[in-house]
Amino acid sequence: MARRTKEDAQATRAALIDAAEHLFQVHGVARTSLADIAAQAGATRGAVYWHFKDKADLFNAMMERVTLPLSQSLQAVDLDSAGDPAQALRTAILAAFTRIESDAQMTRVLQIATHRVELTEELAAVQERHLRMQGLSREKMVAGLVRAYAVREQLPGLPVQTAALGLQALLEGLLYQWLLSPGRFALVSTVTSALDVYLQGLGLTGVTGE
Amino acid sequence: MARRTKEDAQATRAALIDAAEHLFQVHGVARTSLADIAAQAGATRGAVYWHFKDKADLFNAMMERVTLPLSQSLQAVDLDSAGDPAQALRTAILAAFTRIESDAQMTRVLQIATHRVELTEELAAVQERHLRMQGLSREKMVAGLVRAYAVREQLPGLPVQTAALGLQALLEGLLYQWLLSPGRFALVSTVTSALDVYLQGLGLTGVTGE
DNA sequence: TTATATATACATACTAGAATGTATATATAT
DNA sequence: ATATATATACATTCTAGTATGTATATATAA
Repeated sequence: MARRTKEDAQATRAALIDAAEHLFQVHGVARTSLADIAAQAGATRGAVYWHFKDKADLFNAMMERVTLPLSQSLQAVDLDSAGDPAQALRTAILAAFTRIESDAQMTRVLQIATHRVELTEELAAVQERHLRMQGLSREKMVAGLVRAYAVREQLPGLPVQTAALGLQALLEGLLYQWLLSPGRFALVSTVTSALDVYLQGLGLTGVTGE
Repeated sequence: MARRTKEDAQATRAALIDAAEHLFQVHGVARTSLADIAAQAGATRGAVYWHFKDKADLFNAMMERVTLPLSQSLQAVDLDSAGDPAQALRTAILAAFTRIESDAQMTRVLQIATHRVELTEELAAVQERHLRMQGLSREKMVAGLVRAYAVREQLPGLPVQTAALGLQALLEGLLYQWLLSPGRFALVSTVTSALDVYLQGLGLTGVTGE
């Protein structure tokens, strides 16, 4: 073959990432060779090396194709609008998990990121990005909790930083467990229950006076 | 060199596992070669292949050298003894995390198991063992929660299965986060706070009438 | 409008290195 | 003397990386 149109090239690139996703999910990142990926995509290693520097670069591209739902959903929350900030957080969180549970590609990529890849030096960039996103999420949670207590004219029973860390851990923990074998339990409904328990424990139950 | 005494051989075996632990932690399991491990242990690949079938076998041996603290601690709980079952669970959980935070080898192995290995076919045994241990833990949690509600003559606000799953996720999530960069926060104190929030949310606060 | 030049999007072939597994040599407890 | 606990040597298999070939899209000049 030879030179194709720009759309063709983008299709090839997408096919390569698709192939990588499927193979990474089954065999893990380390045990998947670039030849495997090319073959699965109906191409050769030439195409891989044209579009990507190496496997780490391909992995990064795969990760960047999906926007991490929880971070994204939380960033979109407007805490200044009317209503209960705790409810706003709750809604955003459930939206993110609904997305995760229903989007097969999202599930695949998250599964790879949590259970099918080894965090080593050359993937440091991925890990840093992940930590950065998590940091942003936690900040948003902290801000939401602070306002939620303010709205209730109530004092938190523990540092909000700690409360937010616990909340984040609860969510990531449920996701982690679910990704071990999706289908073992229903994600969104379980997250709903656990989240409500946790919010209840924080004293952030629904604002009654509204 | 050649045949050494049985103690010497066991020392070699231990040194190989020690070396593997350190190298796995830094470079990940896939990128650590058996030659690396042998060299780090001051031996050669001959010793590795004498003691272990292959890298997966060595990995298994490494995992089996540590007993997973949470499962172990929970199994030891006697729910039939007097006192609050919820407090018994709480105490066992905190004991396990105290162990994890203070034992460097434990931290290392758990970090490898969560962030430095890809769950693929040849490590299926490890994964199954992990799932089995988790299942036992969850059963114990369920039993504890059931009794805790019974003691209080109180009905759970949600299925205890779900409550236990959330509890487990909270704990695993905190561990997961902490292992990403131990030292970022204090493990035991954070677990204590988050656990108390969750138990509070379940309505399982301290039994007042005792 | 068409001929030509060049960049693009791959495929193919080659090389070197690493890692595994295995066979064998060797030294020494027992 | 023999089984055991290694070291060493070797064959094989992957895999990455790179160099090169090539057909065609696209731009440009005449």
